[in-house]
Amino acid sequence: MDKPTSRRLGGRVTIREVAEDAGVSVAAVSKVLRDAYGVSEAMRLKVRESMAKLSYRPHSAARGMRGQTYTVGVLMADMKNPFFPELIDGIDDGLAGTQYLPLFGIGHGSSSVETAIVHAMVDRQIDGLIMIGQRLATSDLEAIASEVPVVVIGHHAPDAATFDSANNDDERGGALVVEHLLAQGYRRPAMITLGRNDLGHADVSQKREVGFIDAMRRAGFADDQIRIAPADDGLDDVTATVRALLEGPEPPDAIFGWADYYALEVLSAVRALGFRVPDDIGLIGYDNAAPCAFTQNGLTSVDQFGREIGRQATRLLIERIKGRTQAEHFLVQPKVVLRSSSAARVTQPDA
Amino acid sequence: MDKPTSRRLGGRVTIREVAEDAGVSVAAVSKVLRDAYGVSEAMRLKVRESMAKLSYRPHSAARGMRGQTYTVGVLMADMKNPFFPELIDGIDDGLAGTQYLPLFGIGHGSSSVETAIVHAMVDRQIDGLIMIGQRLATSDLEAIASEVPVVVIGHHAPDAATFDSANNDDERGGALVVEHLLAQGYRRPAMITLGRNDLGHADVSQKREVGFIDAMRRAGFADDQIRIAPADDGLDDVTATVRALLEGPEPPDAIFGWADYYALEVLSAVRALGFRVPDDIGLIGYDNAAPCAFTQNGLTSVDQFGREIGRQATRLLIERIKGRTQAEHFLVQPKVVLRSSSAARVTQPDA
DNA sequence: TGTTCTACGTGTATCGTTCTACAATATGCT
DNA sequence: AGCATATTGTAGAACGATACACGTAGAACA
Repeated sequence: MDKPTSRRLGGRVTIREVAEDAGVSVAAVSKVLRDAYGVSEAMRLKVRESMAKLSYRPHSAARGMRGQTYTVGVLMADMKNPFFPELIDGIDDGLAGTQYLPLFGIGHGSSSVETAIVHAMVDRQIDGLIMIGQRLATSDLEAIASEVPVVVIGHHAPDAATFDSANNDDERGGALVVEHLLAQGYRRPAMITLGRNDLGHADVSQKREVGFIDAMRRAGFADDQIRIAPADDGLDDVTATVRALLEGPEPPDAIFGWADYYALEVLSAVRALGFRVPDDIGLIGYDNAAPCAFTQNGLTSVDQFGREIGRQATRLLIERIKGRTQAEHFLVQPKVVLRSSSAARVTQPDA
Repeated sequence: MDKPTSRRLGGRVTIREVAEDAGVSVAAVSKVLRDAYGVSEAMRLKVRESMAKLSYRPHSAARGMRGQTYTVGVLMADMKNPFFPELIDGIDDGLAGTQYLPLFGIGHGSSSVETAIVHAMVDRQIDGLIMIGQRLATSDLEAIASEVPVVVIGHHAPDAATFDSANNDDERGGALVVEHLLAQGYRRPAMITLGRNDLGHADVSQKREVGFIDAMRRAGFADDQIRIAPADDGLDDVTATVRALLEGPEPPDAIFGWADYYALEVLSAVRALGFRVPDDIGLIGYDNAAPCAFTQNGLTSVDQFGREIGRQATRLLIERIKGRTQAEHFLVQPKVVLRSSSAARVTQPDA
């Protein structure tokens, strides 16, 4: 018969051992751990000391059975978008100094995968969920939001009451693109974007389309002069669509790619077809992701201040976790960042 | 007083309710869940039916208290490397058809952040851990490996007994670069890579350096003709180093950037300084990440078959989880993929 | 002195699952 | 028939933390 005091399991230090070492009750240690009410300074110190001495780490799975896990889930639509790291940096900013730690899931642009990941996260008792560019419908989101606090990024739902959102004003951004291109002297802008999907107006790409169309109308273009060409991402599809645009009748003199990762493929296609940027054709993206600044890309883009969006999303989430139930929707105003890809016509007014 | 049979908590269906519905014991349901021994076909069917009917999902946190969570952790060094998505695809391949689900952590290139994330994952009772390009020392790895099955990617430790690894042969890859550049007619290749760090020969960039140096020697270069310039990543540092190389005495006629994400910055710097690629200077990267194929990059690169590496890493991890204790180290042979950035001299033999 | 309040601690049921030990029944072998 | 051995199922104790309901000591006040 062993001493009953030394029965530790699997080498892991438990709250019980800490309590023994500090000479207090298990409940007291738990309180210290959670910064809960009813702990004297002396006790807090004593317990923290024992925890450090034994290098105790709370067992999240066990925590999850009764209380919080101090884990927030972050669902990313995919890994290939160079804009997302900026959002993640913002999320890290927002989490710094808290007990919370982010764990990521990758949706690979499939709503069934996303659903599976969200379920898995909920099953693992995450305390909150940030979804970046997810493909789920608002109704699905509300179902999830009833189980766990949710903040979405890249999905406009200003009327949603059960979850929060953090976004830039994509509709305004779409308009900025038109204003910028016209100011640079371009006369026949076209947009190229993802093929039709069933996301309705929540989807940011569609918001950008709407802004683009409205601004074109305001600038005096007739509806049949406003061109929005669809292409799935990937070099093959984008190249085919770009070729159809540029080698067809009345080719555009500038192209707006709905997002940077996508506009960089457009740039590749344009160059592969033998056109010069910006002399033959202007180009602008959206996000102002890091690679835009590379000399070989020099891509003008609409900055949506991703880091700030990430920060705000995190703030909203933590507020939700702490108990806020009224929805809040954060919106930041985007801004055009000029680079060489759209700088052509500025010196030669009117064609 | 409520019927004691209908006491479900927080809206969640539990194993108890499934058992009740199917008319069997809780233990039996658990067995079905785990595909454990001692369940008749009839019972399996009955239970699965009840689970579907009640749309039961096992509570991972509770599982974690006794058994597995069926979650594997994946620690990525950072988010900005366009090669990693390929590895992730491979990991997804390997996990497809199993019960396991990956959750990701992002280390931001800091070993303290990495340690925190690994701890958090272990505390959450992950069943296994894949580490991609991590910065921890082999000794730290062994400590972690004693708590949980570990497979590393991008870290050579062929003698490690407590964890597995999956890699390409980076030393051979470094040599391939030299052979390729010389075959293309370049005469003064240089390498540019990360600044000194303390990772010793485990680090893949150092393996590539070793291969580069050895191949240069074999080709007849004296040691003082073999140039390896350090630069931290980021356009500023890379540009400064590239300028020093190209505007200094005896400038190289080709540059090997240690990884693609980094070589694309080199390309940006080279162009910003007014040099033409490949005419003035050849360029080659490593990884054969997706953006290499863009026309504006056209970056020759060493393909290390990331998807296969991801697949193998996952296979190794699952084997470990199932009980294998003998270490296994997978190695794939890399291959040069020619693009325009190094195609210059092939038509004009010797300078 | 007695009463009430507040601050600080404790004991212990509980969370949803797994897993060990064992019971009950069926099957195989002499 | 009698006994050993599979096979299939059950009961109930963990697992490690949380949180509720209390207990107690001391201060404040009449």
